[in-house]
Amino acid sequence: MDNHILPILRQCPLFRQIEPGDIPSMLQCLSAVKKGYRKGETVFSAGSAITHVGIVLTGRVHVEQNDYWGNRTILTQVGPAELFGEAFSCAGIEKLPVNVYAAEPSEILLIDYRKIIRSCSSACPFHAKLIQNMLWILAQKNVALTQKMETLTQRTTRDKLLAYLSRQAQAQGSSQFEIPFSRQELADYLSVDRSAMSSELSKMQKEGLLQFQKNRFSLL
Amino acid sequence: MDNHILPILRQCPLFRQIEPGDIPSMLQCLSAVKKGYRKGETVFSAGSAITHVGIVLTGRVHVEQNDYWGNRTILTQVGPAELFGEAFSCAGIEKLPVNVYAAEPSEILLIDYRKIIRSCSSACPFHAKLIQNMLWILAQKNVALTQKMETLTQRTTRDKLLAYLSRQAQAQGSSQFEIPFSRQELADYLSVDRSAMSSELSKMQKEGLLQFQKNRFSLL
DNA sequence: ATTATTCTGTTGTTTTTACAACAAGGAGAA
DNA sequence: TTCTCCTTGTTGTAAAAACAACAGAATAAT
Repeated sequence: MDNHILPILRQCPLFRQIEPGDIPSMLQCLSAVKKGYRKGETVFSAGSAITHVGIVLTGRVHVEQNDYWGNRTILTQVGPAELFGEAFSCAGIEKLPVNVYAAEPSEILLIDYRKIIRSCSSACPFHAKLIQNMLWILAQKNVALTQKMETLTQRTTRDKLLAYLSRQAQAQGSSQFEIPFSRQELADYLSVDRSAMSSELSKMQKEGLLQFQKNRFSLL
Repeated sequence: MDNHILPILRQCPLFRQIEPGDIPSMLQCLSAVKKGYRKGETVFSAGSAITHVGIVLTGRVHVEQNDYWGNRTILTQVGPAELFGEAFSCAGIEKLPVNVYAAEPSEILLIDYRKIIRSCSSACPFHAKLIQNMLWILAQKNVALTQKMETLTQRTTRDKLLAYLSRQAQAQGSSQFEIPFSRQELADYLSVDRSAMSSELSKMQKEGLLQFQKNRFSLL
């Protein structure tokens, strides 16, 4: 396993409060495998069995849902040192209900989920910590989903935008910030029409509510 | 602790794969407390510190979110043997971002969250199982939130209704089923206008898509 | 039984969105 | 550079939702 991934894994919540020096041997124990993906390439596809958890090393992936009628929604974006797929594996879902694909060229670390929650042997002291960390990660995701719901429950496109943008400002600690989505992606994330959203953004800029150039926004 | 609650707790996912006979002593160990609530009474209120997890014994509670502008949204309904509040306690959220109130007269079992995840002593063999169960519960909630998102991302009221109703039918294993919401509650759950929703339901009935009387629906 | 209150359905008006079609700008490839 | 493709903004139209106001039904209270 390359050494350049260790600094990333130290940031990963799965390895929280674990000695960085212990990580390499844990990766062995977990049979972790690194894989590279091109932009747009599928990491997990809907309908398939889910046995692995992914950790983004570089790049970013999107978790998307496609409903009956082919409407696509971006559920979450996952960036470096973050996990994806853990909820579905842990809940024992047999068929994955979502697609995961690389939003840009990405390196992903894949870990068999069962190796995380089942002790490899009673002598391995790491698993207790791993499970505790997994508990925290799942709870955090839960809270994040609840927060996303706050934007989705807004009735108008404008209110959805404001809810999303003000959360981004809060999360990045500044009224100036960059968003990790293109316009189409943002529309898919907020479940609104792209052109209507674009026009609403222009209106809001004219009204002096905010400013933007490309992906850089500032709230006023 | 009354005996009539034991059959309920046996169904509770927190005590999954735990000998029913062991539950009473575990409740002692967890310092579980039973409380009664009248209809509409607050169980947890937004802004307060969250230290306890709730288990519904009888009745049902609603978890609701109130945004800046006073719009109310019902995030989830929690029925007998189900937990609530576990994500926020586990994620270490200091101030609760939601309200929890009894939707009807309810009995709730309150458990200090820290007693669940921290071993009372290394001799207590139950905690490992409790933590495993908590992992599963959090993952399940995650999946449930993802599913709810599928209804919220529908653009039209009709599609939201169809997404919700067909999931209910699926969950209850029959095209005839009862929903646990009044019209106003359902509208708050789906984030739509009540009167528009009511009128849409009537239209759908006229078109032969479904039938309903009070809370009993059947999809056709 | 009677009254009051809540719940549900209905209708009309205004606002907002989705949809479609198009033009300008930018990025990347040949 | 030139060409192509992709992204973004713009505008007009049709569809849908939000809102408001009201009437009848169901429920609870006296």
